[in-house]
Amino acid sequence: MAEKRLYHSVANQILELIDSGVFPPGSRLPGERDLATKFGVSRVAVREAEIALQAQGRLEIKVGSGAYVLDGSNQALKGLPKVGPFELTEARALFEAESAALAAPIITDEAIEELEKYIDIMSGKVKSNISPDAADEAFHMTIARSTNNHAIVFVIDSMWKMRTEAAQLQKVYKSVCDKDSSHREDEHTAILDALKNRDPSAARSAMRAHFTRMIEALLVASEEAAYQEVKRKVSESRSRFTLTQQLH
Amino acid sequence: MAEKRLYHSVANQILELIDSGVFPPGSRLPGERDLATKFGVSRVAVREAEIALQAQGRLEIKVGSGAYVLDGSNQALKGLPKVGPFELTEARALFEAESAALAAPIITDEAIEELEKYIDIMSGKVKSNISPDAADEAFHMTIARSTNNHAIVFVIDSMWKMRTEAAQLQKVYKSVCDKDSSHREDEHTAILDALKNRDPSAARSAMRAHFTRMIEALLVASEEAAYQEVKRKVSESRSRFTLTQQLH
DNA sequence: TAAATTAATTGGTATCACCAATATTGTATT
DNA sequence: AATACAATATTGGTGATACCAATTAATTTA
Repeated sequence: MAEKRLYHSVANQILELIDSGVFPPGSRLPGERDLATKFGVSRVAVREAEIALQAQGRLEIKVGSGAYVLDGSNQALKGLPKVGPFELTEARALFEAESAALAAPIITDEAIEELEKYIDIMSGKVKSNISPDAADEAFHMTIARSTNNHAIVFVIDSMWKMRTEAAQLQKVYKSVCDKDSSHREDEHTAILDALKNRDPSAARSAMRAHFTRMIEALLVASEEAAYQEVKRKVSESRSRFTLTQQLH
Repeated sequence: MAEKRLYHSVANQILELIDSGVFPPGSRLPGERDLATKFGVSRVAVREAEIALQAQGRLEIKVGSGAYVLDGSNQALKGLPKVGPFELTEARALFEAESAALAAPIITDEAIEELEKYIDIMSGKVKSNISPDAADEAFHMTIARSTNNHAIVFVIDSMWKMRTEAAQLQKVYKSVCDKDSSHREDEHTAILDALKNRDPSAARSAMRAHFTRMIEALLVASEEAAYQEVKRKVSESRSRFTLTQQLH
């Protein structure tokens, strides 16, 4: 723990406190002066440490208020934009369809076997330490890799990471992801069949259909969510009305 | 240039000096005290700026020696994979074609005007502070933005950054990028026409044709490069053979 | 009760002083 | 003259203090 520069050591001590849960994400760190005395260093060292941590995206420093711990869960996804479920699914529909079409003529038998395995895992026919969701990702990534094109792999991998982030934030997306397993199996099987036949346009169509159905599910879910929201607001205002009446 | 915190401003000033070539990669920055008086700030501000730049990987600070400029050429592209010219162009062909098709029905008249402007700049008909290469990028990015899909914008932007990196590393790619302006104008005009007509499939075809021609140019260029390489090796081994004979 | 004022806290910056690591210079030795 | 060594200057590292500005909490006031 003996770093070259003092602020390195201080920064690591702060990170330890954060990771050990003493300062959970969103919480406020003690003032610079407090930390300085606590660590037995000068205020400058603490400042430099916090500046370094801020540059790493682990802290947010608010003037006159304090230093706040940022949620480190999104560390891996920084650099990726935050996109809504619809545009993301639309983009995936386009790109993954082309990915499948490109992979179809050159996909290997080994990759085909892999895809079958993932379908079985998703359907629950085969139990595995791989979660159905992870199998879903592996299914799509295997197809992407079968294009033998690193740029395509990168793009589709990025999209999946965005999806993970979006699912964390938006309940609508999450609800769709959770219970779309009904159609998912058939659609994946259709994609697989097209790939088995080495038919590019069939693969493209099957993949597009997969995402098109997902977009429709999203639409239904978001309408449902909007309806629930309206209902909530109505009941809220009604109870407020009752309260007002009681006050009189 | 008025940042929230002083060291931000100082860091940006330092970056400007670096990017403008005053402090090329590998060179040593003036001492903290010199920079402080030069920028009219305290030494602390300079220190904090240098620490932030170090955290960003732009500087290396050696105790007792000075702050040295790191090669920032790969800074913006970190996180992006290094892909070959062929696979990159192939991926761009697929994705940008879909981007154009998606944009076609909904592109605005303002965007169309922008595209015309960029074509003029590329052809040299209009002189601008925008380089032809930058205009090329702006042309494609404007189309991407016209999809109203942030995920697509991100993807195509990433591809362009990869292209920049690839062009720096591979002379083959660079040579093609330099002198493909001959067909470029016609192809861009074809894309623009399709967009003007709000014709998705025509836009897709035109964009695909654009990249397909580029791939063919790449093929020719790489064959040429391979031929030159063979010629070089032959002449090298021949001279070595001559040398060996002389030794006997 | 609500708005306005005041006071306390917090980060931001400047300045000075001193230490430690490094680089430069000068000197002495060979 | 060339090299080795020591003195010196320069550079970054750290600490301490004071003061400013933004924010927040407490208090006062209407």
